[in-house]
Amino acid sequence: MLPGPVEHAPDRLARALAPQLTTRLEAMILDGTLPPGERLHEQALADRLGTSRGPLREALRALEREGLVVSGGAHRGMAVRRLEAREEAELYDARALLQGFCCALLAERATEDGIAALQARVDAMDAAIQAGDANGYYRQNLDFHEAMLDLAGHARTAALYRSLVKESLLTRRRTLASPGNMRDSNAEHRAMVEAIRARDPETARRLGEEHVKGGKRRWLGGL
Amino acid sequence: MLPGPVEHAPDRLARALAPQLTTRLEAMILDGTLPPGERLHEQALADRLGTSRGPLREALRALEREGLVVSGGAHRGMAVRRLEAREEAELYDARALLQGFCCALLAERATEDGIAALQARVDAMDAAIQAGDANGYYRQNLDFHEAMLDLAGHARTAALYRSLVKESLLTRRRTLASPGNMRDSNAEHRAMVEAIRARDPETARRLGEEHVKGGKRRWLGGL
DNA sequence: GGTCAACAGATTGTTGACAACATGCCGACA
DNA sequence: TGTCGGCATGTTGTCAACAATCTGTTGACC
Repeated sequence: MLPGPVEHAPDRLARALAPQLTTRLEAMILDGTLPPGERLHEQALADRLGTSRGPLREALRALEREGLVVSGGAHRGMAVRRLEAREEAELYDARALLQGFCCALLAERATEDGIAALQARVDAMDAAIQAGDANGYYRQNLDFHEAMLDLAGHARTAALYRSLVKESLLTRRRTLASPGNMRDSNAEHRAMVEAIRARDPETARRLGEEHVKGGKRRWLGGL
Repeated sequence: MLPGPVEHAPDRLARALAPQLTTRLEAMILDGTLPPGERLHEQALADRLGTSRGPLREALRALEREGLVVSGGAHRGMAVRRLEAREEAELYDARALLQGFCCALLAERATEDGIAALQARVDAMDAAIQAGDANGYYRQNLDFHEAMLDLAGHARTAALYRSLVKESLLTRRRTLASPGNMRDSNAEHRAMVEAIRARDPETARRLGEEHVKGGKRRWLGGL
């Protein structure tokens, strides 16, 4: 102890403000605090987040590259991106492709333990459906897909997939929230894991692609 | 005419400094002016580019999200990213996936005129090979792939593909420069266009994937 | 009544200065 | 002689003020 620099939390990550702001703004956009089309006023946002315009601008520009905000050009301000139907459809296409690839990789590389963990998550989702716990299902669904990305061991694919999901959450309609949709979706999960356990890459790929395309159909149905 | 606001070039794009800097830095990184591992000193770079640190920092952070530079953490500076072999291999995998998808789309959607244009580019590349014009081949190869992306009409796939190519250019070995490699590569191009003209999406997809995987093999061979 | 031009206000773009932190060096001590 | 603690330097992080530009409004003129 003694004097010392007041060791107020070691803060090993000690990130600068801009990256923190990027994360916070991302969360505000994805949870609807900043809805699509919302104008992003630099001074107002800086005040709101307790910082100045410098770091805030850096964060905004990072989000621009990420596809969450768009700039209208010089002196014309930024706004939360509003996805058009075509763009959203394309996101599903790209995600389907990556999901298929991920499943094929898993069929080739996944450890038995990893497959068992995936299976457990599918069972847990079934339980959530039975209990009518739509929120729990939603979270576990994200976890399930996250676990697949981890197990596949392909960092680039995982990063691409995550960024696509982030973008698609810009207009997050909870199309999965209906019990029927949840049941369909989890049946697809089960089939995917089945193919992975059978070490059948081609079937796993097809089912992975179909799963996301199924999501696209459910989205189109609820449009 | 008359007075008017001096219409000194409409400058319709009138971009701000930061986006311009992003482009310029990107070019400097990709053409080797700023080699991988190079430390990016903010003040020095700002002076060199004739601006101040503010816009430069915004540009650097954008490039960070793009995967061209890495930050060592707060107060530790940025540097041009150095790709590890594994990362480079993963880039090939992801590109293969997208190229295959793109070819499948083309087999389904491409206009006859578009296909003819692709064919013309393949012929032009053959001519460049015959002439021993490696530089010309290199440029036309980029153009050929760019034309495929345009014709496929899938903006998201195109954007992903371009960003992957950009990253892979971080360590650009001209593996294609050998006449044998160029010949192999262009034979693959020809087969791809053939499958597209035949309106055979599955074959086109397979050949597209194989083409990039062929590039990966050629890269591994010259490692 | 409609259109165009000038103006006022507000917002973004840019800059330079100040503060906080990491790195490397030097000297003291075991 | 090797290692540790403190210090000096340089670099990044942050901020507030200034300049340039866009937008909406008002008024005049056709």
